[in-house]
Amino acid sequence: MSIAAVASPPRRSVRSHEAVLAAAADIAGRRGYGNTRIEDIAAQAGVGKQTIYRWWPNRAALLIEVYGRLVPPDVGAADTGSLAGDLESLLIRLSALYADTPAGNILFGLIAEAQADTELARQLRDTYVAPRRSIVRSILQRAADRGEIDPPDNTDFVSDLFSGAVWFQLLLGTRSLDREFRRRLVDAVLCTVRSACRVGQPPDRKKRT
Amino acid sequence: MSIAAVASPPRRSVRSHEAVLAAAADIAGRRGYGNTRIEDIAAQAGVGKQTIYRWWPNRAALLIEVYGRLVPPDVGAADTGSLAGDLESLLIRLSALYADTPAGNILFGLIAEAQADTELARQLRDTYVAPRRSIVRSILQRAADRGEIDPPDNTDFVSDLFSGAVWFQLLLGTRSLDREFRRRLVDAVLCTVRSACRVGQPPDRKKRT
Amino acid sequence: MSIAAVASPPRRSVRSHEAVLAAAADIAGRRGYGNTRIEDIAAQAGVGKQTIYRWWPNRAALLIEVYGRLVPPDVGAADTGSLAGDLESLLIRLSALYADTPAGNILFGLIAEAQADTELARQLRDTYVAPRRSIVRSILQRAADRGEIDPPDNTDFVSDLFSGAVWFQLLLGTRSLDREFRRRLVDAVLCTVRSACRVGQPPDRKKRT
Amino acid sequence: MSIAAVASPPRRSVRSHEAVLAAAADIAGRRGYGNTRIEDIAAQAGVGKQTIYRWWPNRAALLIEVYGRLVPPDVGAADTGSLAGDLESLLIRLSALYADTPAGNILFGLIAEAQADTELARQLRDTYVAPRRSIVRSILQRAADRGEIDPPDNTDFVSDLFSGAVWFQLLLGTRSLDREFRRRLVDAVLCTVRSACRVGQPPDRKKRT
DNA sequence: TGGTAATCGAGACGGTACGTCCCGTCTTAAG
DNA sequence: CTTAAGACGGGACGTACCGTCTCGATTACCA
Repeated sequence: MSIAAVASPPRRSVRSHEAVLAAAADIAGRRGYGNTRIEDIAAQAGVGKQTIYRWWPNRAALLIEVYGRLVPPDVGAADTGSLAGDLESLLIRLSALYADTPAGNILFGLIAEAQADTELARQLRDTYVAPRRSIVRSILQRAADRGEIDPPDNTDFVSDLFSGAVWFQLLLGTRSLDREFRRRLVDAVLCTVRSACRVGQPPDRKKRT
Repeated sequence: MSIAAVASPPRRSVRSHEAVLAAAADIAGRRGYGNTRIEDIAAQAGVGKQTIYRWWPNRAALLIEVYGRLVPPDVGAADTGSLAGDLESLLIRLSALYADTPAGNILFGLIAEAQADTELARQLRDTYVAPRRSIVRSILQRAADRGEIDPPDNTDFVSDLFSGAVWFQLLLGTRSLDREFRRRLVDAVLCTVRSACRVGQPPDRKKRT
Repeated sequence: MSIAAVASPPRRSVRSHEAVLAAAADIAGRRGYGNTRIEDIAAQAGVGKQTIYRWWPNRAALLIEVYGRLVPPDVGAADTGSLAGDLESLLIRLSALYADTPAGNILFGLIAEAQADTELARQLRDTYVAPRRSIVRSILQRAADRGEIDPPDNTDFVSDLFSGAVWFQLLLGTRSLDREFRRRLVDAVLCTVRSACRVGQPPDRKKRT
Repeated sequence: MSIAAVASPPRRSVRSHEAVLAAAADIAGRRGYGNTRIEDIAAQAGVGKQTIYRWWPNRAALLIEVYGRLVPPDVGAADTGSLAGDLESLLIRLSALYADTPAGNILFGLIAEAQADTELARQLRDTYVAPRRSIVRSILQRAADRGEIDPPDNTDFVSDLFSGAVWFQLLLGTRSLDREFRRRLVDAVLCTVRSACRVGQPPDRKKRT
């Protein structure tokens, strides 16, 4: 990347790197994360297995990189002028991402694997949850700036509520985020945000735990 | 030989059946779904591998049965007298289920596997989603009967919103459904239910799809 | 067998016994000794596996009985009037036995198994070697009685030489005892018998061991 | 990539190859052909099972190679100056081979297996029968060159007669080729060779088939 | 411009688990 | 009490991948 990086000794083959990522994305998309074999990726990429193990410590690391490449940097960038519009826009883009690319399959395989691998879980939080929360936070911030809502104090929860609903739909529902679903989810998020603003911390509940 | 020489039904060994389920639950709990080996289950249960394969076609089928046994039939039975109380009660019971038993690990491994196995996905919807929705539906029904809310038309969505949030928290959050989280989720569900009742189908949106 | 045996308590089912032997002979004939499975015999005989294990300790014991039934009691009975004729007649009958029945396959599987099972080896000597030697002995005795030869002192060796040659031909040769082979073997036996008679113990060899 | 990118030949590990053969010989010697398990060979050789299956299609192929290594190239090489001496020498060497090494056990297991496997039978003829016949042929040839006998026309039959007798003795006899047996077998071969020379094709027999 | 050291493809290696086959024993219901 | 049926615990099979390890051959920096 930087100027000095040109001289770096680990002279990684660009073509192999790209071929591995492409093969991994293709196979994970066609067969699912669980049926994605390093041997098959290597064969399809025309690459030695060692070349994969040299640059990625395991399947999860490789597929995290694949996942990262599949998510466009601007998933949540659209400013439609209203909170509902921004959320709808985000939903539509996510819908496309999960419907048209292996991103969904990969992400879910990774999450499953992370259940028995805390390091991977941490990486996933960094790679997936944090960016998603920051997207939602900035959407809510824009809405607050517009005066649509008061600045909420539970943006992370709202983001997770949103993400959880999307997952559930993709994993066990119809696998598409249809118009009906989007309307309902946007409504739920809106009223949750407003409710939090309106009531604040209810004075009659003791906050422990 | 004789007329009544009807094929006797397969006579399954109760002790083996139970031993396999117990061993599977234990191993899945300790090592996670992905590291649960049929061979280990058989060895720990003191059973031949064939005995497992005779009664369950694959690991997923076995673990679905294990999961079913772990979920108490009354997860959502409590009638606390208020909608918020019922939801809170359900959350606490789920929290215990996922914290104290392998149910969470197993469920999530199954979901991951279901991404590449549509038959398993169908089974999971029957085993998990449908019962959960029916619990939430009856909670909302009780609330409507009490006059707390109008009868909602989106109980399935509300159930999925609720379930999705719980998952997200368990899978990528702190792995516990703490008081703060529970309060926020109950609030979100409450306002979502009321919002649906209040606004109904917004007249300015065309309802297609 | 005897009259009193009718009342014996182990009421063995004649039909099962026969069916098992028939099925074993059939399967051993079609697939070879090594591919003869107890399970298949039981299934083909319409018999429970336990019924086989109740009456025969193992596959070898069962197939020894099968072998015994396949060998007609008169393989070597013919008296053609000459030593060469008797030997030729025996060869022709053996040829038929091994060509038309599974006897050869079974015998050879048994011998192979006997290499690691001394008890089976002993049984085989009783079942196979001893009868064969006695046949050859009586053929040679008849020849001596006729005055064709002097009474030989090496009938067992001659029998084994004869049997060994037949085996070798069947196992690794063309699997048929053709006219050419028969002529050569009869000649070899004749001259071996006469040579032993003629020279007796050669005076210039010390007989030790 | 380049023109000369010829497929590199499979690079077989010498140490694994040798270790497998050694382990197979040891186990077959101790337990017999029938009780020789691929898994045990692999374990004892410190080798993965796949490494065995990569280079040998089945147990028989592996043990044929083992057998080949056990037979010294000079079993029949000795020129003692007389036909009887050469045969005696061959018998003594064979006796040692079968008494001191697993060669006998292995050979016989292979022969048994070959009864239901024609390809293996063919291999065995190439590996065992043909070399043995050529040894006997050269012994007889030397005797003819010395003028001891006329050049025989039935060397293959003589070889098989000889081999068959040895087998029979080893398989169902006392398992040792003692002095008495050797004397008798050498006598039988001598008179068979001379008889063939002396009588030629007996004129009174029609030679068909 | 040629030397050389890391990377490359290929794939053999020691392993682990798979799902299947068959062993010999045990259990059940029918006769 | 025997039988047919077949489930049982067990052990070996031959296969699929794992992640590591050799091999030459290739490549791109540096002398």
